[in-house]
Amino acid sequence: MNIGEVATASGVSAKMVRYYEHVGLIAPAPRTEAGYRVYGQREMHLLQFIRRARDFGLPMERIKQLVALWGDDNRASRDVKRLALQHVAELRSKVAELNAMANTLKELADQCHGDSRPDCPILRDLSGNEHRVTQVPKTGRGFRDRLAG
Amino acid sequence: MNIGEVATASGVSAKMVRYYEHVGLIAPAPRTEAGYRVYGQREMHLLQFIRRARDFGLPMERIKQLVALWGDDNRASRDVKRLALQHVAELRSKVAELNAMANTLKELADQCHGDSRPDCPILRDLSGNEHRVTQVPKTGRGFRDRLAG
DNA sequence: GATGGGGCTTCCCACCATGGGAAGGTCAAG
DNA sequence: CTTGACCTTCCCATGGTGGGAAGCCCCATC
Repeated sequence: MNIGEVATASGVSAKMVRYYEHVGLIAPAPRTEAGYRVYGQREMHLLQFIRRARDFGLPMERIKQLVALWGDDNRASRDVKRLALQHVAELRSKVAELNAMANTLKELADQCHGDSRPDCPILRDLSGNEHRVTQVPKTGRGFRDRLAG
Repeated sequence: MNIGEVATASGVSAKMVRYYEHVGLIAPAPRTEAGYRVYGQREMHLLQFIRRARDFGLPMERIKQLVALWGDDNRASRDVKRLALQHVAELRSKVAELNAMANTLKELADQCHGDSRPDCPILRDLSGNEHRVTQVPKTGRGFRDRLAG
């Protein structure tokens, strides 16, 4: 398979296939005389595997570890399970955090008239009222950064 | 206040204060003869406001709108409420999505022996078994992108 | 008055995963 | 042989943030 074929078959763009090779996530593909990358079924499956792991929201670092286990016939399922459960725990904690944000914001919105008057408790709260309804993380960085890890 | 002072007082780094000015989120600060930026209480509060909105996970685009409303004495609370509820809805849908991922991964992990044997349903599933336990989005991009979008 | 240190300025670089696009080589179908 | 689709490498942009360099400025201390 050419890179375009393996891209279509695996659902990973050709750009990303080259990128994954570049950063060492997948082994350098053998080349034809003209320099074209050549892939087989195994590489196609590996790329599908990576794409699914991405869909699960797994960070690249963890995917690297899983890829290593994937290619290792002597792996222990313990290691795989550990990585998976670690990610489950992180997802759960992010869920809790986002829920807290949503709840706080919802409560504030409920207290807002929502009419043509300018007075609004949402802006008052954002402007520095310390009587928070729900705990919001105090770190300087937004949750997206922590999600992106 | 100098930029360093307003940074400390607001909890936004000096770098980010310049960045916010650069991208038009805050108005260009007046300068001393030597070119130093000068800030007052109002700017400090605005920066606190922005930082809090970031802590809430609000995307920059929405923060821009809120900042405009914040500085507008004639604003309608309706507009603020609409933006807040919009963000609540998005947070809730992200929560649901992350929960689905966590559930699927958890179920797979539960089916994994977790011992020294190599066989593991997690890797089998990631490798292309289509009998998904829980719906996972089929888009090619991971959830982080959608979250950040 | 000179000197030193810390703060300010601008500008460039890096991150990460991804896409866009240009310039140039290759392959296959007509 | 031509044409068009595909491949190659290389550079650039994103967005929010930090790091750092080069150079200017201000204040305090000697």
